[in-house]
Amino acid sequence: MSIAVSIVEDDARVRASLARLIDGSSGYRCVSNHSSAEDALREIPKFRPDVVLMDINLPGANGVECVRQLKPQLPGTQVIMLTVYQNTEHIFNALAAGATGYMLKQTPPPELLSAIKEVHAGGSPMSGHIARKIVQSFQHAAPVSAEAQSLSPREAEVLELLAKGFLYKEIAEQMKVSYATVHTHIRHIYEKLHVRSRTEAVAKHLGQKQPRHEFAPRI
Amino acid sequence: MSIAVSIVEDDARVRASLARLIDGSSGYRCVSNHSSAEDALREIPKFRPDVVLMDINLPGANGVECVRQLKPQLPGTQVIMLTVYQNTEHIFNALAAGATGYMLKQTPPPELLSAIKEVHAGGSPMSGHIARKIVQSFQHAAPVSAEAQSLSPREAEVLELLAKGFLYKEIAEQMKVSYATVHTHIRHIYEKLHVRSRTEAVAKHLGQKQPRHEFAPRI
DNA sequence: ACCCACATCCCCAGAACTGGCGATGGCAAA
DNA sequence: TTTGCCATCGCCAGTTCTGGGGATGTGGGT
Repeated sequence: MSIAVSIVEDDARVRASLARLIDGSSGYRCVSNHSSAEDALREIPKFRPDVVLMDINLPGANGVECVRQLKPQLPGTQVIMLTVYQNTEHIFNALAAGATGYMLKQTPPPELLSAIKEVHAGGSPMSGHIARKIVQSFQHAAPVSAEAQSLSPREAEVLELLAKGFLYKEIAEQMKVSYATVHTHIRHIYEKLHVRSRTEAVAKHLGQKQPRHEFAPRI
Repeated sequence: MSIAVSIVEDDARVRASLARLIDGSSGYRCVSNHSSAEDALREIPKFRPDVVLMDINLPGANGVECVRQLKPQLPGTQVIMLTVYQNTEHIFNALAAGATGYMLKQTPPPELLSAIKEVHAGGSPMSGHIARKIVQSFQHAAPVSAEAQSLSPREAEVLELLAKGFLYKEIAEQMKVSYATVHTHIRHIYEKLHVRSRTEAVAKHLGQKQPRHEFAPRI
């Protein structure tokens, strides 16, 4: 069975040429196309396409918002953003809204077709530089500090449990050591991390483990 | 100029066949190969390859650690993890450590070659399902829990300070209220969040702000 | 052989936290 | 107006942490 594709794109010429590309390729069929987010939201659920190609820059509501509202209705449908925007803001917002692929409009037709195939097969096609930007968002992750490194294995284990809110005696039980030992480990952890309380230690610990995507839009 | 590739892989047969693949393809050359992280760390900087193919499962130190130490020395070198591990833990750690690509070992040779080319061209090649997992990490948009929502403004303020490790009395000073008030706020916070200690509350709080590995940008 | 980090255990005292019991006033919704 | 939440304040008892002081034994280096 061919892959059913819907197109959301306001430029009529681009829309038509995309439709032609898809309908003209075996294994693909274009089931609908839409020139606005409103139309897409109203019509696409009826067609239940496998894949949606979505422009970001639409008149009225934008494509990202459109994806956000469409996706819950069609969880099985994969959305590929197809746009000229390369800035991280747009990329991350689109992915967070539920898009699974992100291709630039300059993508040559054969690659676009294989992107459609790929997203349908469970992948996440992205143009090269887009992928790189996404990967980089993981790299500003807090480098495990020298401080944290210096924790002994046992100490790290204690800190892990500390972070989960266990009491000293609960930690002692779980680690099968005495309360006194836990106490000693914790004193050493505090010294090494230069903190004076459990909470500071945990904050430091979580701050390392849970790097934040620096783009994360503030509420 | 062909792309210079180094290989880090403990299995001699796999290593040899990768080297053969690379050296046998025009546009690529294998400049070195290494069977351990230690060897790789010592030798690779001398070769300054364009791309490193790195196994995760190495004897002694693991590949992720190896990338973490190698990358600062060779910022221009792109590392592709080449592994059997598909779990998010490994993927995210590898990317955070500085890898720019993540391919499964089952990848067919032609795709591996184009992955090398892609990473060298500024992209981030990833096996389909890997890419999807990465994208999904953006999608579990932290549905700011009802619990956290129910905190009153003042309580949220206290929690914020609590998370920074301040003592009750320090919080009292900063908020210009009495110790007793802070105490009351905190009791309410605990009730609402269903926790029994400062640390649990903070963990919950940080867990929302900086969601775990399935990190999610908040919208 | 010596030192050092690690892991394990112990005691103690003071500080900080937790969780009850209150109370007052304001403000907003039912 | 009554009910509810919020913010503010208080007391008290018990528990838990924090930070000192030890101690022992193991194992790796020098």
